[in-house]
Amino acid sequence: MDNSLKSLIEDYLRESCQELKKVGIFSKHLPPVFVNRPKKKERGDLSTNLPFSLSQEVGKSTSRIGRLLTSYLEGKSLFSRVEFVPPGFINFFISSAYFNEVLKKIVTQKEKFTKFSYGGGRRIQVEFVSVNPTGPLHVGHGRATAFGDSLANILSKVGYEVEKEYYVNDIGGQIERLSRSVWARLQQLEGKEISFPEDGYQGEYLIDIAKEARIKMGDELSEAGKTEDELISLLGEFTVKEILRQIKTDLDEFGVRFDRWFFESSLNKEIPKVISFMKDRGYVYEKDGALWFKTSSFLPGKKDRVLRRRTGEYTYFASDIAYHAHKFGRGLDQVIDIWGADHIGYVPRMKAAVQALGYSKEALKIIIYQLVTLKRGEKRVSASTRAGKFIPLREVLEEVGKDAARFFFLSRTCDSHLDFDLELAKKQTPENPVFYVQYAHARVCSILKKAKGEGIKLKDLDEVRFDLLASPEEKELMKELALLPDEVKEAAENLEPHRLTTYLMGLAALFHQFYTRHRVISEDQGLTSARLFLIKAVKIALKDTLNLLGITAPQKM
RNA sequence: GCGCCUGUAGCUCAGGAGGAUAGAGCAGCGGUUUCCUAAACCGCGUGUCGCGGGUUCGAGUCCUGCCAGGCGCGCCA
Repeated sequence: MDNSLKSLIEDYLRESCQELKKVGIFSKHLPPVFVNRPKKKERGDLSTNLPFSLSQEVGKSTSRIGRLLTSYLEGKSLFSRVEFVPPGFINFFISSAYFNEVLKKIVTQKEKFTKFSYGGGRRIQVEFVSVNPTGPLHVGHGRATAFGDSLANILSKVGYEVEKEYYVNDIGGQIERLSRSVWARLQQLEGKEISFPEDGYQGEYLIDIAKEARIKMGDELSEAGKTEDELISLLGEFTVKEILRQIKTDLDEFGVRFDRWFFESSLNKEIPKVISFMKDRGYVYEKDGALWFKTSSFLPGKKDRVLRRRTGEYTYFASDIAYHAHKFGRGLDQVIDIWGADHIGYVPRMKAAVQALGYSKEALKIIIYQLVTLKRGEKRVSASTRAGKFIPLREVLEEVGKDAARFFFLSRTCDSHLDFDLELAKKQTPENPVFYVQYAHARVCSILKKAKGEGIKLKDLDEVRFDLLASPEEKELMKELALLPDEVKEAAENLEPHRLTTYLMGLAALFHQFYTRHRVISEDQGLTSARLFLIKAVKIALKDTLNLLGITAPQKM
């Protein structure tokens, strides 16, 4: 619905810049026009520093430009007041009429209030989690999971056609190690002496899987005529399937559902094709019996990378290139990969590969999230899947719940390290910010329920006296609501879901403040009606935003 | 050694296309409930925005050097 208040004002500002031409002030390049929220209320609902940037561009006085712009804007009914403030700010005070319109829009458009068309239906893929099927999801993966899922929701909200994908590395060295590890566990269960593979996965979950395997595939495993290697390979397949099943269960509990699970093994035939394509373009050569990708064509001074080993096996990099070729081959306009910080060194070569495939390096966006440090009080917990010393995501979900976990993961930028203190997460439960926000929603529901119980009928929108909502608390609430579409849009543009958790805290705080100072249901029918619509709008905004983050909005708590 | 990320209140962190007096949550202290949920509200305080230079009318934000922490630098995945 494109209900961006900031864009509306920015458009007015651009128009006004055209007006400036009439008095001989113009520039070829209009500087970027931005409207922001001032820190202080006295400075208006929104403000711009355009006079600064414009005066630099055209070489005229800041205050002259500011005053002229202000005079053009003053006539707009959107504003109750526009003021130029030296040295170069213009402050906008939004008219109550606009805020009243916003309430009507929210109540009628509901979750479509924050919908935008600017994605234009372009196809965008978010690939995330993609954890190797060698062990269960641990708490560190929770961050990527919450992030990717919310990002997908947000992008879809602003008009992209979004697809969520999980890439499964179901072949290769780590799967062999996994298979041998389960095999060893199985032998141990049989009471046989066998040395555990040195590079094996020691996690105890493999013992459970070995037990499962013994029950479910007993016959297959005891069949004569099969070599040990064949048996190990069969066992490996079973194990991967089982671990994937567990991962899916965990994701399900975390509220995440993927549109597609893409298996590395399905790329078998694609890899040679893709490599030969790149070879035709001059980016692949042979040396020392191996096949190399000319990373250096795109990254001067960097090492070239092996695609096919001397042994004839393809590297992980090769299948990753084939995978990305496959992605773009499906007609995606934009691909977003979400990787952990331990893959940082891999980014440049992947982007180089995308270019070698003939796509712009902008077509692939790689978001790196910093790793999660696990703590139990003072003690650091290592999060290595191989050693098996990880805290499963499932355990955290059981302790703090899906909503709190998601909120916690999403309240920080992915650029910053995340300290996840399990003790704190447990202890914090009642004071966790997520409850603050959810409580606001539950409170609204409770009032609406009471109103319904008292037989208060909601008036038609056109009859509601929104002008009665004149207290500071009500105005602040309306302003916050009016800016929600901009928040969603900015979260999408910057790929930063965490902006919405910040917004939610603010909106909930304003509601709680309003609640303690004003009664919604009162003798005054006109006021009651107006306030009921106000809180209804608050409810819609809270719920819609929580949904984007994958957090539930409870009716009561 | 090189690359990327981080360093903001006691703690965990927002604020990064430069802007007007730097914020929130938690923790601490004190107060608020005949009334729609006190999981709430109100009040009280602290910051050399890691350190040093630079660009600018203006820097937490941009550039640069340094310090500290994290991650990564394989014919592993």
